[in-house]
Amino acid sequence: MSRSASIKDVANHARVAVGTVSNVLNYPDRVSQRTKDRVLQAIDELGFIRNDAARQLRAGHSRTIGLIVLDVGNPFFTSVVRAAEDAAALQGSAVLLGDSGHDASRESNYIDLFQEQRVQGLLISPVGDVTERLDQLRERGVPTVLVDRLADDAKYSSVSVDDDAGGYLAARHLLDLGRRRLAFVGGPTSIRQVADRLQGAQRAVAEVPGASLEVLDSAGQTVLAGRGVGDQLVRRSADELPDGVFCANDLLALGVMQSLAMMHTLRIPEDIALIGYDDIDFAVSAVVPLSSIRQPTEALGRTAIELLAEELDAMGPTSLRPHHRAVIFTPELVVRQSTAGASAH
Amino acid sequence: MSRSASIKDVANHARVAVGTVSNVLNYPDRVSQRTKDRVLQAIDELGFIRNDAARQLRAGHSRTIGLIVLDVGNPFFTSVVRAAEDAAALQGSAVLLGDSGHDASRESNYIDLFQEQRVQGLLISPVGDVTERLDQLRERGVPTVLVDRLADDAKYSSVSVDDDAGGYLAARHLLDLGRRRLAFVGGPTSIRQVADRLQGAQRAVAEVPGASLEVLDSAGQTVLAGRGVGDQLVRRSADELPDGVFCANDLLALGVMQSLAMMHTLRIPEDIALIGYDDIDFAVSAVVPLSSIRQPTEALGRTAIELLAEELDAMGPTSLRPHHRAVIFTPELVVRQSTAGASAH
DNA sequence: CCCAATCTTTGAATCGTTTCATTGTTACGA
DNA sequence: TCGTAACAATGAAACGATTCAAAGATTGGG
Repeated sequence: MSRSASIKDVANHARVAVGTVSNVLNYPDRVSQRTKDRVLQAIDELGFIRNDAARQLRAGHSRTIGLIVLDVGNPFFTSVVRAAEDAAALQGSAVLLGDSGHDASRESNYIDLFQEQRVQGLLISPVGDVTERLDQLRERGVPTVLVDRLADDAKYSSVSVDDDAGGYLAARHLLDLGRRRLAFVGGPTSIRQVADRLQGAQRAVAEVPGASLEVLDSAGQTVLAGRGVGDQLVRRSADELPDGVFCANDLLALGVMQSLAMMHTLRIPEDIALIGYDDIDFAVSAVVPLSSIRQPTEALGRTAIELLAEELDAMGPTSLRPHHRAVIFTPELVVRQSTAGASAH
Repeated sequence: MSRSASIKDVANHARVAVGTVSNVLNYPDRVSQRTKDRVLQAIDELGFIRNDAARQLRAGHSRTIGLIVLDVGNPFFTSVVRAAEDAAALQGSAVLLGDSGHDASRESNYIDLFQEQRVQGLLISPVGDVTERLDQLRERGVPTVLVDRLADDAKYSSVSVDDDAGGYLAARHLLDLGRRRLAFVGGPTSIRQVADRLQGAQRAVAEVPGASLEVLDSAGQTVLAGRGVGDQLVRRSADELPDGVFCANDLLALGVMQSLAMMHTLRIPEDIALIGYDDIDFAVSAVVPLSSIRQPTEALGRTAIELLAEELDAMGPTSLRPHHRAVIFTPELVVRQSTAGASAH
């Protein structure tokens, strides 16, 4: 258990000054080939590894970016995280990942931690009201980019997905198939995502004369909640049935599908075309592969890093020039068997 | 964008020495109440936040623990991560999370990063052959605990789950229900987990006279692969059918279930009792809620942190005393409807 | 009122790196 | 051969927290 070698040890070993070793590491062009070789060999022989703490201390900031997500278990965020990590790696930064688990105090702890670590910047899907903390961070030169959340005002950059457009896309798809009696299945509309998706669907329906949209409230956003709604549907008489169902997420859609499949009185997609939202892994391997709306998670993660980089650039010389952008992505329709084939009836 | 306040600023503002501020932060008992109040007020007024880089530099090590998992999207690891984070927080450490995504080069990058960050220790589910790196780390006083992987030799501590016991548990459960013609569905037995689970199942079957175990090879570990196996089963004649099926993971089991449900010629659990492995979220919300084997992920994460703490303690005074433990957890049977009720036939 | 013991506070030294003003070296044209 | 660019290498200072020996303040017993 030998003390780790320092730059000074390397310098001694290679018979050069510490500054030279530092130059080899940071500005190789400033050093002659001969010296460089000698230093690199010494580094190798001693197994020298930069002490990031010291480097950071001197530099005043780290090469890390903090990222706080609501739930790493959620495939949406998993994908965002991975894209952000890759994008950050390209520009030479590393991502410190924090999982708030929808818990405001965990979130706050991570902000504390990242602040102590002097991260370059912060990407966050906020749980609680963190605007005060974020203002404080910005004041200290640590910019923030909101992820999957439109900035309330123009105070921050943000990346998000247009849920209204997604809802429109889903409903429009059902309408294009010739379906006219649509139903929307979704949890409490107090959840913004749900409300926006519904609104988009309503917009699409309003464009088509003779089309209607019924709203079926589900008790939550789970497979079981979906099955509850599906059980209600199968009890209806034929003339009360929708011919196209749009669920606010894939879990609900899978639940609805289970109900219908179990009763096997109604066929998907012939009697009822079904579409979900999120395009989770299970969508493709459902009994009837589920059509869905896919969110561009990779683009979200990548862009978040880019916006952060922009903010960092903008902060350099002229202080505090507000230079924020809100990038809104449009989701994508994925057609599978649950809405496939010919038009209705 | 004011430069962040340092401990010296706080000292000036509170009219005390820097050492006193440090004491307030680290050894509050050594400081009189009056001074403490004054310092705390100054900290508050200036919005002082510790610079972790400086602290680390002086201390020679950080308060962070590196954790590298194979796939953060996998619920197994998600749960381990969360437990580890919580356990670490209790002892005042933070976890830096890295996702290797089964990629040896990503894994290596994370080891580099963590080494530069001078993490206290490392928890890792290795992809590639990292023993050399880990040896090097240990030599520098950074202990490692292997996660979900039994240490090859006694060189490292490790936490893992006994897959053989899990397989035994599953098969034993089917046998206890009175089933005698069992089938095991699993991907290539080159995967250690699959092989171990099969071996455990065979052990259980061997204990019961008249019981048999057929091995059905699946093309992978997915829902679709499971459906492939299920489709084969439903084509069999009644006297060739197993009455109990144990799948090497829940995805396979869900696929088998889909097949049987779609054909609705065979009932679960009456005709075939079905059990999976992992107890993923979807198990409970399957058409027929799926029995499964649950791995004690929280205990894994918590224990990994504990073992790391033990190693750190052991390294203090007497150098290099090898003090490694391999903790093996036993998984747990979760009975749901897919194996519920009376015994067979 | 003095002394010793105890409790507080002080501030210089330290950790390992980067920075940068200086000094040292080399090469080349005059 | 000299002067001067251009290039290399040097090493002290700085970053911000912690440590610890030493100085200073307070207390209580005699």
